[in-house]
Amino acid sequence: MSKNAANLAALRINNPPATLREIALDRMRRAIISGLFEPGERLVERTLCDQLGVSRSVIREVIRHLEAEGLVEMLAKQGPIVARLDWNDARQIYDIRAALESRAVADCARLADAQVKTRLKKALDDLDRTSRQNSPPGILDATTEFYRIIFEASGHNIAWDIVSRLNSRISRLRVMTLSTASRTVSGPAQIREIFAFIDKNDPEAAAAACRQHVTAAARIAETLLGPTE
Amino acid sequence: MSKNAANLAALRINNPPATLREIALDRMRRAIISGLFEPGERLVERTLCDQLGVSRSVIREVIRHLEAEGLVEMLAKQGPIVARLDWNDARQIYDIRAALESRAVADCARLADAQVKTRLKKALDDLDRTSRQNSPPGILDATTEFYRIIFEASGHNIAWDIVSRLNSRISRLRVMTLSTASRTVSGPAQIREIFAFIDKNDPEAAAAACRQHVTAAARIAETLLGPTE
DNA sequence: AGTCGTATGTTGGTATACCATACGACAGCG
DNA sequence: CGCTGTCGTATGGTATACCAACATACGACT
Repeated sequence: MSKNAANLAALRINNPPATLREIALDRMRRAIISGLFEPGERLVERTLCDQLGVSRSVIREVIRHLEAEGLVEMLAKQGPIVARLDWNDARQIYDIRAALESRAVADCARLADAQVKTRLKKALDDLDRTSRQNSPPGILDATTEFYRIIFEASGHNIAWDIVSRLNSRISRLRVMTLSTASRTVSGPAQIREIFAFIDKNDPEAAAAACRQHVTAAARIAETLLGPTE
Repeated sequence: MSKNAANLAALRINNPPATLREIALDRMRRAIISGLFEPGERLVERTLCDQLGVSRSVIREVIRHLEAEGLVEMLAKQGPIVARLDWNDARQIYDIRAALESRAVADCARLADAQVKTRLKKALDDLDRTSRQNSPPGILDATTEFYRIIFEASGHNIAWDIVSRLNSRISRLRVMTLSTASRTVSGPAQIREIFAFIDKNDPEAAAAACRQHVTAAARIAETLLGPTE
């Protein structure tokens, strides 16, 4: 019967909702995260219409969404700009990440079964590979995937939403910190340590390793962004 | 010079930005939080246009914003509905709150000066008053103000954004837990305890009291919402 | 050289139209 | 009587045109 239910569930056709708006949202978000639009740059609605090939309605709704996500700021009577990031904000973001990620990691270490560990191992291997190739975007993807699995396995989906959103706000910073970290020894070593403690189902140690990893990233970010921006 | 800057800042005329959209956003948010629109209820765009007296564009942009805030869900091919909340989500939200609020409280206890303490004391008095009057919305406002001061004083403005957003998602739950808590003894006593430790500038104890307060609220919420909804 | 008006560009806001889809009612058929 | 197919309506998704308010830059005038 359970098998039957699974089959029936597999039957379900789920169209990619893929409304124009969601595509545009995704493109815009990527454009901002990747730095194609620079922080502080004005986002002129009608220009974006041309660039994305959609109407103003769509653009405006997308901007509303990005505004709520914190990627876009509204200047009164001047319209939207790409959100700027100062060290004070970045510092807080790393602090929140340390809190949420370490909790997720701890719960993951409590709950992780063989399947989760296998998936984490695979993400770790990807990280090693991209790290050896010194490919910052690849490192970032692999690291993100590693944490995605952790949050999913620990059932912290809301925290994952928050962390994802925060990460997109410090995306440029992350690319730089990760490539810096990979050049120094620390890079994947810290992630591997987190994995090791999850593998041993040791929540406390895993959480501590995670906190250490995030604060290390924050320290690198601080030298890059500087407390006096 | 710092005084000069403060004076200059005070000079600034800040128009209530009060674009129609922001007014509509505020109204809609309140309507959802207050329960005027029930969870799962469909939000028909053209109906909302009539009810708020604005055009569809405005409504749609507001819905985008609320969607990003997590107050509204989009059903594919069926349009927006008021977000539903199950215990699994609520549990996570309380967990995240415990993490972020306790950190803010600890930092507040580290940094609090006389002025902050005075403001906190005032919020606490408001809480006592509304609590004696057994006015759940008043209690909620006073509690919110208490925490707002804490986050502001500790410089955790990003965490405050997150917590505010999370709180609006569990607003109905909060009203119920707070009124329940006020009926039992625990109500303002726990908040008072947090204040006491901040007053003594004891970060660890304040954070512990805060965690206790949130988990107590979560326990009440659990009995109300039930893990099997 | 400095000041003032104006022209232009941009946003906020609104109305309207069109299309695709989902859903329900209704009619026709077995 | 029940099933099925068709059609109309409600709704969301998208595009477009228009207007008012405002900011900024530029140029003319004093």
